[in-house]
Amino acid sequence: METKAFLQVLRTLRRSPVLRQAPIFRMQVSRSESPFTILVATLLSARTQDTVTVPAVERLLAVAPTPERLAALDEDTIARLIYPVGFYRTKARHLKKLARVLIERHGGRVPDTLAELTRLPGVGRKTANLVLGEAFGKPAICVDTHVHRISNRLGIVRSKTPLETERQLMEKVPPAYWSDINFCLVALGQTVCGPRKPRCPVCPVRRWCERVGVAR
DNA sequence: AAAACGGGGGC
DNA sequence: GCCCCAGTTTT
Repeated sequence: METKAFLQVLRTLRRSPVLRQAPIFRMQVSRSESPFTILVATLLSARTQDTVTVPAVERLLAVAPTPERLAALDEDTIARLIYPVGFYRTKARHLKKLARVLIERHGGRVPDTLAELTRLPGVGRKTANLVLGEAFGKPAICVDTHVHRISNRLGIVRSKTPLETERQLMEKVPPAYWSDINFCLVALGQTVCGPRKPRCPVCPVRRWCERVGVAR
């Protein structure tokens, strides 16, 4: 698939009604605009489906909308609030430490560079890239399982590993569209282009897809 | 039982 | 790069 067709895919997905049925859409409205809440929500979403993550994010942010309020909670309280997201105990530990680090080393603000974000507890390459794109509007790509699978199905890349997918996407897609990739492709993956049985007949971008009807 | 989920950390 | 960690939901 050429770059031009892929940009058509992104534009079409942006306008598609199926996007508003996707859990990730509720994820974006459930958290407020602040970089801190975006960081917290993104950290919670790791290895957990958005349908489970959204209520947990709302419970936690209702009590701890700022680093100061989060730092005031003990680990067990945080763990109870975010249950049952995956790795909830590890995440509770990270969140507790994260609040302290933000206050002590960053003046209570979320840093806006990849290097600084990656140094935060519980924040790796993917989480950092999502925060860069969504909280600060910087060009960044996070290749999760949805983005990896669908990029290959559409034919914009041809790669075995997420890292290789990321390289190829950055090479073929202009930076201005990078942040769009995450939202659009994840939403499509959650609604019609799942890993087992893609629902190609109702797919809004099937006219551009190189593997209509073919799983994996 | 196994796959899947918007991975992270240590080495 | 590789290996280990750790929880729930869906298939």
